[in-house]
Amino acid sequence: MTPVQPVRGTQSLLGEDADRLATVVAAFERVRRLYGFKRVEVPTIEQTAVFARTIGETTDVVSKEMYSFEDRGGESITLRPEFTAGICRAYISEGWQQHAPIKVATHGSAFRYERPQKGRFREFRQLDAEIIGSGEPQADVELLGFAEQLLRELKIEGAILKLNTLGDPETRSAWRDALHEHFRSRASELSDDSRARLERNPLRILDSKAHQDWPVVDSAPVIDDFLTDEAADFFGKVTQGLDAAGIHWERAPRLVRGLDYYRHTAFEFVTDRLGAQGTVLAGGRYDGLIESLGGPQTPAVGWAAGIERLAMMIEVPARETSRAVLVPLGERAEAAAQRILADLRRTGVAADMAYRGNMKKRLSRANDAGAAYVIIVGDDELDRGEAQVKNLATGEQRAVALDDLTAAVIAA
RNA sequence: GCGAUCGUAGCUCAGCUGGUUAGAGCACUGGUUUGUGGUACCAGGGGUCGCGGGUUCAAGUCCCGUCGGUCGCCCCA
Repeated sequence: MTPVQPVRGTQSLLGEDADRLATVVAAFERVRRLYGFKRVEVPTIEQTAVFARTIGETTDVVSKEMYSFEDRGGESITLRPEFTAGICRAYISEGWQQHAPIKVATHGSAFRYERPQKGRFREFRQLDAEIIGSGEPQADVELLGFAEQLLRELKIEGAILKLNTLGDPETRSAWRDALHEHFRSRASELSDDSRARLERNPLRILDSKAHQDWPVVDSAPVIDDFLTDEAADFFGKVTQGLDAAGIHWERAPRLVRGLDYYRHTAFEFVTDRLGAQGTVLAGGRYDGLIESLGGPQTPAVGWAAGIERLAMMIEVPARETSRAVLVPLGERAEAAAQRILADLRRTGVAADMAYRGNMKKRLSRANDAGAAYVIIVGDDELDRGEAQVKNLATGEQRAVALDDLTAAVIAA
């Protein structure tokens, strides 16, 4: 038996896989500033009620996927399964309301107790962007622009924006009732899974993967027939804004979102490159959420993206390399090399030192590290106040005065 | 929670219908080159065959259980 094992569904990454995640986060941070979203930090843990009340008691996320535990004070605490609820809690309890409307963004780990599979982990990382306190369709457009530009900068091809509206509360409940009626009348034609969804969450039958359900789904009532004038107008303004901004989208009239808090705009960027986990970034408008946490009626829109899923789709990131690697030979040389190394780093030159093994080994390590130069320091060189600088690409080597090392290594 | 599949060296894997000291490539260490890499050659270290039990004269190989990985269902980023 292995002495220690990682917790199921957690990851420990080194090298390319770790670099991929960092690349995604770096792009997110860059685009975030372009769109004027403020960086925020929120706790990894919240009182369980924060998630239970907002996400929906009947959703799988709340009913079976939360990492909840009782702390020593007897309080029920939950590891965040997403960011939105925690950010809204902070909006209320930290006085962020005074800055409304606010555009905020964050990223970090989230936790869901699920069976791991491709693109899905128990501890996973999300990017998150929210606009709180803004009920205008322009907010939806701006938020989608952020998402679209992020995916574009990550060079993720083939992720298409599927867009729908769930309407306002009246729309949604009228449509839901009609769907419920429709599916119930034809329950015998539905798959077992969908029959189970009938009472719990009839909307989800719409995106059932079972072929058996297709005919019933195709003939189901469509949201457009239930939209109030206001809801239709809002959606029209969102789509016009997207068109004006040059953001491509596809209408997905059967797109619904799993979490209870969504209203009006709902969207997903989907791909066929990640197996069963095609959704790479998703979100929507959640005008009722903050109220459900005891705050004032506050309109808001947001999205979340799976960092691991994005990381699987980007090109291999460029390797991080040192500009120069020092190879000291002998104790006196090691002390001198420490000095040179510190000087190089303080002047902004990425440098490293190979201090074990024979010379062949050390040069080999410098080569593996992708260094442009190797600086060889031995007693002979020290006595002359110089070091050997070798260009690993060309193989050429020359003596350079210790004082000129930084310049020699910076110069192309 | 359900289903399928896999689990042999640090990594990727081979090991045929059960049969002597379990192999390869890469990586690692040393050497060919007492201070010169990227190529090549030589040598070396490293394995309770996930774990537990069972069948058998004999189990890495068959059976059961268990833990873990992977992929799918549900659901979701």
